[in-house]
Amino acid sequence: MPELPEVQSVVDSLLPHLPGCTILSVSQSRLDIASHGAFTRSPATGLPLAPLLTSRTITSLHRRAKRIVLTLDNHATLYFHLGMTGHLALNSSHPPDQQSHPSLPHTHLTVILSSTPSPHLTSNILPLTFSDPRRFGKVVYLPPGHPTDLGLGPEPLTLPPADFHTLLRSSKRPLKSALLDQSLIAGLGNIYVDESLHAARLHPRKRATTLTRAQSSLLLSHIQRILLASIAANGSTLRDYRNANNQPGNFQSSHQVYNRTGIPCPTCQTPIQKITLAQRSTHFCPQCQSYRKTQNQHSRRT
DNA sequence: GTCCATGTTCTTTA
DNA sequence: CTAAAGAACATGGA
Repeated sequence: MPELPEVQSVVDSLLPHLPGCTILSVSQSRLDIASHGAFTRSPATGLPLAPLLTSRTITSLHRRAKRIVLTLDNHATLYFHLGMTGHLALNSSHPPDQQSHPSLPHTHLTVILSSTPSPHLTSNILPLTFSDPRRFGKVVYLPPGHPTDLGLGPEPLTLPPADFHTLLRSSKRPLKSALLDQSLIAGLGNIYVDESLHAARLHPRKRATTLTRAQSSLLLSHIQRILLASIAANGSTLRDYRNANNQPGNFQSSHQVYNRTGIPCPTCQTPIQKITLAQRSTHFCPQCQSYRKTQNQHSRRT
């Protein structure tokens, strides 16, 4: 579901509503969707969020990589990571008196918000729900002062070209693997890596370290152009993705290679090819995205 | 039943 | 030692 543009679209759809809201109540049907301090899953203990969130006010909201970050009035932060099928939904039309509302399947968390600090002025009550069928998503509570950015690489939209080139030079891995590595550069996923490599006419197996300064600069400019265009189109909806108002994205119609196996490349009409790389399906045009120079073919598997 | 899926972490292998 | 590859997580749709 969520790469950088989709997560940004969720944040954009939440921004008019959340800041300034007070959390009236929290109902959590699974403890193990939430954890304290880290995204690691090994503890698997789970965390009850209600005591930490109730009566707090949301002061601000932003995106970091593929995470949605809520800041609370006590300077604690709440991270939402959507995984593959996670969905944050605002339901402003939800009747506040309907306590018998059957929770949809896979709704693991409902946060009841009030747009006014006092719960007695019952004017604007809105529920924020987190649902996630596959449960790859996570909610992480970070207490005030807790370090937030552990292990995440820089944001692609604000990364200077020279820094991007340095990052790529440090990795002998295929471009596809390197660009998916969130500790190297944070926010890209399978769709936008495939689309960006096609736009830059680079083979996904080409080693990151072999890019010239001109090639890496071109690649970064395509990454940024595609991310911005997708944000403007509210992201890509392949199947499940919806923003917090349940609206799908529109950028999937602009995809050139992703999920288009066998369809002619828009540039050269060669059928798009699909291979598996870094355990992910990888779509590319064998004509436009050839190795060309600096081909180190001897490093092919035994 | 099989295969596949917008993601990430942990374990095993090289 | 590092880095790559594989497995695992959980559910649903084609």
